[in-house]
Formats: sequence, structure tokens, C-alpha cells
Amino acid sequence: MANRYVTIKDIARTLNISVATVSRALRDTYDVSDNTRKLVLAAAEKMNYRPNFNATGLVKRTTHKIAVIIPSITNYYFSTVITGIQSFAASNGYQVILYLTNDSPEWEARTVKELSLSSIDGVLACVTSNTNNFEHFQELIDAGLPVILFDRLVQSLKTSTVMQDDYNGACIATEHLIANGYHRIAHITGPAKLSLTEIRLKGFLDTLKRFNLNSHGVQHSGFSKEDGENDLNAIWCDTNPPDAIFAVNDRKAVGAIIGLQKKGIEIGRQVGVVGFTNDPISEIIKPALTTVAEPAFEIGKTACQLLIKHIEKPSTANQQIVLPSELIVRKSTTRNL
Amino acid sequence: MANRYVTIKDIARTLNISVATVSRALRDTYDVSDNTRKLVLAAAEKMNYRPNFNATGLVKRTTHKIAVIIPSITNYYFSTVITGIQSFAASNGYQVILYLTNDSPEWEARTVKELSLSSIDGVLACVTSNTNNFEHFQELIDAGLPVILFDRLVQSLKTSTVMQDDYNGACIATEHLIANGYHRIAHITGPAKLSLTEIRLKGFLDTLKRFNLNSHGVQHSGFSKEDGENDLNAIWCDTNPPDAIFAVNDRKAVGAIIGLQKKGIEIGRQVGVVGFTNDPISEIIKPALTTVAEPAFEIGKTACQLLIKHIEKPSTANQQIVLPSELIVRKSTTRNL
DNA sequence: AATAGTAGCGAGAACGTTCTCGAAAACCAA
DNA sequence: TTGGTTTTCGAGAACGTTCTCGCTACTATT
Repeated sequence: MANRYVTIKDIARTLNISVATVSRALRDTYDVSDNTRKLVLAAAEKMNYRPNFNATGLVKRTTHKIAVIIPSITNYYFSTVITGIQSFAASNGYQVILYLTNDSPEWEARTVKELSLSSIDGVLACVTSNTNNFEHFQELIDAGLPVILFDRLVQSLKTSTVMQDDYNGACIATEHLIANGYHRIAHITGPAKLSLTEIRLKGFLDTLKRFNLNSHGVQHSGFSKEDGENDLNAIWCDTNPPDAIFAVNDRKAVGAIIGLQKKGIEIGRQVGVVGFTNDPISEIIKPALTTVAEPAFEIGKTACQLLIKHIEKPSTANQQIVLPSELIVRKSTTRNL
Repeated sequence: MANRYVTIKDIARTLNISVATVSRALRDTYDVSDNTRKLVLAAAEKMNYRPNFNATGLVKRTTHKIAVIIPSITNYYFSTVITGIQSFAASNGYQVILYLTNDSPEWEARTVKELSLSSIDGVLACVTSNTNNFEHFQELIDAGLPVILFDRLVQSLKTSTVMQDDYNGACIATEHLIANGYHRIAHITGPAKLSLTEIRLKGFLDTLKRFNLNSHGVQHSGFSKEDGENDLNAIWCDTNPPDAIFAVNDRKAVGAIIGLQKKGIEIGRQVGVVGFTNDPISEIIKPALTTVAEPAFEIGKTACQLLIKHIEKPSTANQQIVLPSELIVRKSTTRNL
């Protein structure tokens, strides 16, 4: 545009030295004298010099930018993951470019296809909940770009992943219900085929089997509060209703609680409810929601750390990291309030 | 790194034409024949060519990147604003670089100072709640970079702003309380000196005066749920307690409700509570929270739109946009439940 | 047929930085 | 002194684009 910024050449001209020397001084390389280094730094400071990342990126073939591709950020889990990512990225000199897919496979595919490979160093992604075509991500990987998936994994993509412990989380949630005397347990969950759905479902079913119990119904749908309420109504039957609901996330659990309360059912005493995430809302809703806490911030931080490792040491092998989930017991699974 | 991507030169070589022609064909300029244009586009597609934004940015002095600097994203308002920003930016070919300040003035100052002016085209910012030194932003503006503030404005910075209607929002909230028979109204709010705090406080006090009422206490602190509960306890006195609480945001309102319930007070019938934001939690808490809805998505979208206008037409004058707030009445201000 | 105009393309500079190479200057040991 | 090493620096190419200029060949006009 109209204004041009101070460049390395301007510094060189005012100091009457070469651009190469200025460049060296600014980058703290060894072969420049203390004296000229000080002169250069002082001039840069005074002239308010800022490096041009387009130029450095062009010659170094590196941009110090990472792309984060994620369905949305208006929920606790994703916004916390991003906070973890941004925090680690910033303190390591990387910038975060944010892409939202609105959980739409078409948006996701377009976003990935339009990604300028040369303007990012790596990708951190959480796929949409209803894709089964991942070739756009495969193209990125084929092009040699480090890609790390979190929260939702994709079997067909050979790449590093960072996940919460979905299986164990589902197990301890189910065990907790059983231990508290709930034996007719239903599960309301996300879209089938989504890794997180499948794994939590398996943890749920395996645990039931371990205690010689049968599932009291499994309902698949989306992840919203409204989906939770609908799912509850779908699995409910007045003759033989479940006595506990295990929800795939806290928003659906909240929906289930709302649905149950509309039916005049007392949460905890009559029907236990367990969520997953540890969204702040689980503390506020009455009764407070028992839930499996995911280490969202840590997942973001770890994923970013791993990505930067892959970027700076491209030979690093793919790695699958699983971070522990933890049960947080509250009133929604207490029989006597 | 190890892998180099397909460049315009590669296309030129395989097609046996010059790089200039390839560049023209890809950019759809007029002086290239239909035939070669088709050849180039086909080759680009087949070779999986992606433009190098470092190179284009270097010559065009534009990056199609905007920086968003914001205290945090783990709350409804900010995450929704960013969704609005990202949505508009993406559909206009701009990328969003996310910077979080954790509401720390030091982090903010460092972030802004380290911003490479040449690697972004503009800035969208919401300042921290406790800064009074804004010279780092002034430097950006002085350097000619378009800067737009939202949510929190700074008198001393002469730049465009996009805001919700804080004044009117506070007025209608207070009027609503008065109309419903609450006359001993206290206000729990954010840090003093913050624009949003001051403006909402003024709306509150002006409205009281208009009805010949006195404030029943004003408490300043942070924006969290815990701050809300603390503020409530600070203004509470058993001999002459307030009969309504107007909170600067929904999280503090929720904190106040929790505090009131701990005292055994019935929300609505005994003490009315009004929040600000329309956080999803206001629908879920019992009783549901009356609140002033802010058009968060619209604020983000409008701010981004205005920024892009400033970027693409630098002569555009500064503009102050205020988007309407709207009262949403729920149970927390209903006298008979 | 001569001239002017235009469509299509190539050569080469430029953007701001880093990198490689080599040369000058300074120092040191013998 | 000599020769060698080190320190410090400059010249110029390179990164992948766009842009300006100018050239050729074709078409249109007179």
C-alpha cells in the first residue's frame, strides 16, 4: 500500500554498511563484531524496524505459521484446546491461523484444498463429524506437510494424533453408574462412524458386559443440547425406562436433564446422568452434572508441541498420544440428594 | 524444508512458455490467449500447484492476513465474535491470525510490539480490561495499519470501532427491573475505567435518576462467575438488602444467583437478576436468566467487514458503529414463578 | 500496399531477506 | 618479518511471484 516499512536496506544505508552485515547482526550470527552489532540493533530500534516475514519465509521456506482447522470454537472443549495451542505456539514463535469448518465436510474440503502449502509450516486439525472422505488431508500429508489430528482420529490417515482417553473415560463413567446402583443404563451419543463416538460406545458396552449387564438403548445423533433432549425422548419408554443416561458430552447430558425434568423425573434419585467434557456448565446446572473431564488445554498444548517437533525435525516418526480422562462426581449421580 | 512445492516456473518449463505468461494466465489478466490460459490452468491443476503467498505478498505488499487480538476465547461472547470475524474473512479471501492476551496488559503490549507489520494487512482488537497505556496500539495506527476496536473502546485511540449498544442495553435492563417492581437495585460490574463498565454504569444510573430512584450499591471487580458471587456478598447487607441485581455480564449474574441461592433467597420472587450477553447458560440455569442480548456474531462480522474496507480503500474515514442490544425476559425477573 | 493498432508473449527488474563465497583486515606464532 | 589463522565484512545470487517494457505477428484501416 501507500506506506512502506523500514527495511534492512534502510538500516544498511544509514549505517553505511552492507545489507548482509545488517542481516547478520539482527540474527545474532557469530561473524559480526560486537560494535557493529550494537550499532545495528540501536538503529533498528530507533527506526522501528520489523522483519518482513514474507521475505524471510521466501528464502528460508518456512513461515512460522500453523493452520488450525476445527469445526467450531463456540464450545468449551474447542475453545480451550485452541487456547492451549495458541499459548504454546506463541511462546515458541509460531503464529496460529484459524480456520472454522462449521462441521461441514464441504467447507472442510474447500478450506484444505485452498490452503497454500507454502504459507504454513504445519496443520492441526479436528475433522468434521460426518465426513468419510479424507483425501484432502491425505494430499497435505503426501505433500510432506506435518499434520496432527486431535479429538477425532481417522484410521486411514497415517499421521500423529493427540487424544483424550475416550475408552477409559467411558469405562469409568459406566463403572461409576453401576457402582451407584444404576443398572438400566442408556447411552446417547454422536454420529456413528465418528471415532470418538465408536470408542466411547465400545467402552460403555465393554464395561456393561464385564458386569453382565445389557445396554438399555443407544441413540446416535448430533452433539447439541437439543439433540440430547431428543435422544432422551427417543430411548424413553414409560413401561421400562432406563435408570441412567450416559451422554457422549455435557451438552447432550444437559439436554437429557432438561428432558427428564420436563417428565417430572428427579435427577440422581430416580435417574442418574453422566456427561463427558467437564464443561463449566456442568457445575452450574441443577443438579450439578457428574462428568468425565477431558484435558482440553493439555491436548491443545501437546498437539502444538508435537507439531512443532515434526516441523523442526521432519524425520520424527508419527506418534499417538493419549492423555488421561478423569471422572468428576457431582449430584447428578447421587441417589440420595 | 526437504520438499519444495510446484512453482510457476515448473509450469512454465513443462509448457515451454515464460513465467510471466503463466502468472498472467493464473491471475486471469486480459493479455493472454484463451488457449494458453486453458493449458496453464490444466497444468496447474494436474501438478497440484498452490500459490506461494510469501512471494505474492512480497511483491504486492499485501498479505490477506488480519490479526485478531483478544483477551480470551473461552467464553460465549468472544468465541462468537471470532466466529463472525472468521466467517466474513474466509469468504473474502482473508486469513485470521489469532493472538490471545489472557487479559494481561504485558502480554498484549508484547504481542503488539512483536507484530510484524509487513505480514498482516490489518488488526482487529479488544483491549485488556486493565490497561491504561495504549501506545503500542498507537504505534500501529501511526504506521498506517488499519486498526479496529470492538467491545471495548479507547478514547485516546483515533480509529474505527464496532460496539454493542452498551448504554441502551443498560437502560432497558434497568427499566425492565423497575417496571417489574424492583426498586432497590444494585449493580455488579467490571473494572472501573473500562469503557464498557463505565457506559453500562452510566445507563444504569441515568435510568434510576429518570425514575427518581437511588442506586442500591455498585461493586467493581472482574468478569468471572466467582467475581459475581463475591460482589453479591460485598453489597449484601441483611438489614436493607437490594431487591434486584443488574450484572455487567451473564457469568457474574450466574455467580450472583448462586450466592443468593446459598442465602436461601428465591430468585425472581424476592430478588430479580438481570445479566448481559445472552450466554447459552442463561437459558439453562434455574431460574432462567433475563439478559440483554449482544449481537456477538454480527459484531465480529461487521468489524471484519469494516477492516477489509479500510484495507482495500485506505482513504476511508474512521467510523463508529453501534449495533443494537435487545432485552430477553426470562424467569429471573418474574415476581410470581 | 502501407500504416496503425492490437493481441499475445518474453526478458528482466523488483520486492526484502538469507546464504554462499571470497576478500580484506586483524591477530598470532615462529 | 613471514605465513597462517581468525575475525569481520561485502558482492551477488537466490527464494517465487508480479510488473513494466518492449517485441513480434496478426488484423484492420486507409
